[in-house]
Amino acid sequence: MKRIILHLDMDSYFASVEQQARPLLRGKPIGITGRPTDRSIITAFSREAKRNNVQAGMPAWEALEACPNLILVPGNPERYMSITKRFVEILKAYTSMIEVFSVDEVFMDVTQEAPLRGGPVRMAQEIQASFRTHLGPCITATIGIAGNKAFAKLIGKRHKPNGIGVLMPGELPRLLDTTPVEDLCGIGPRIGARLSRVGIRTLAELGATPATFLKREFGVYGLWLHQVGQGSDPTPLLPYTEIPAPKSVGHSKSLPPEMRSMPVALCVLRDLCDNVGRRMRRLGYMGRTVHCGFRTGSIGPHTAKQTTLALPTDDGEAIYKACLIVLEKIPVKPDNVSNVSVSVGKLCPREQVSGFLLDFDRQREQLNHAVDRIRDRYGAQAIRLGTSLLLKPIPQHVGGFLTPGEDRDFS
DNA sequence: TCTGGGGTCCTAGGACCC
DNA sequence: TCTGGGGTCCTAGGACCC
Repeated sequence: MKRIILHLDMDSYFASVEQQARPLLRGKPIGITGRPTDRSIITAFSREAKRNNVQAGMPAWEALEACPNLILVPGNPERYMSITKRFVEILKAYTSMIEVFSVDEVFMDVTQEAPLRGGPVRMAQEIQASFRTHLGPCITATIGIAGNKAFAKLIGKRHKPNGIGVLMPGELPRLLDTTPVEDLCGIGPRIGARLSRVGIRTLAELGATPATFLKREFGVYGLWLHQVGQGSDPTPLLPYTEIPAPKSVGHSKSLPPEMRSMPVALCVLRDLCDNVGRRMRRLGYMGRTVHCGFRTGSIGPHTAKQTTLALPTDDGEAIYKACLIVLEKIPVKPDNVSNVSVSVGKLCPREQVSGFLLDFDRQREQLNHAVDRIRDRYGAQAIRLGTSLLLKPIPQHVGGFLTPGEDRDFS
């Protein structure tokens, strides 16, 4: 039976959520930033800002040049996550085959359910109406409908915002002929450039290229390219009920120019290791490989190395010590560190390995859990590492930023 | 002023073991 | 004594996604 796949993509998600929560922001150009400084970048923006040429990935100062009345709003990840949970709950009324692809995108397999609800378009209209009722008028979604994931996403993208795009079987040849390969989710700038060099610019040209050639050039990925070039994508949905275990837990941090020295970078790294450990404990995982990396200069390459521990850990101190071992492998210009990162991989559930811990590790474990409890109750700043007190606060940029205002509940 | 921060998957070479 | 094949683990790097 041919599948019916819906791809649902929230429109200007973070900005829409902020406009829904704060009526004063509605109808205005707003940009969501990572942190309140004009060196931050714009991670999302409202459609009013888009009309003023604000683009994704712009530094805040550049966005303010393009759109002087832009209101910068520091992002609120917990708020976005909670709305995501709410819209996924709404979608469960339509099918249980829902893949939560990211905080603002889901795939749904409605092959069974759509015929019982008057077809997939009718279903998509009902979903949009239900969002209006339960999430508010600012939070809208665009829905793409096709026989597989790749093309549901592709067709939806062409009907933003708040639209419904359907790929009818008869329209496939023309779509393949007219779609540049870079429009497909999965083909980034590097692969796009490599395809272009061998004369492949459209999906149809990709489909006409022998699978053996694509396999030789791109490995197993080449076989998938050949299939989407012919309009098919057998990738199955990964339902939310079968969420795979995390494979790694990590943090990274960019440093402003005045903080780019090795001693500062090590203090930041120590904090990051602590946060990674805390997240691992919260998730109930311990890990054995520690990856640590640095970027030097504003556009320098990111160099990362790794080491493997004899026993898994979830302790920030142990992760930091492993990082110091890793760092000996990396030649870093001491005064030009612009970004540090740490992540822990080879994860396993803590109950599987806690029996192997040494007495020393058990003492650390008790200490960590005590600190976790205090932070859960009184906030992350209630207990801080001595090293993190050496860090100066990140400079704040006042003009253009939203002052803390009244947040209204959703209704 | 000159780009965040969180991830996943694939490939390939080398070491080591049976 | 010499050689082969298969498998796993570790490490580094590249590419992609939102």
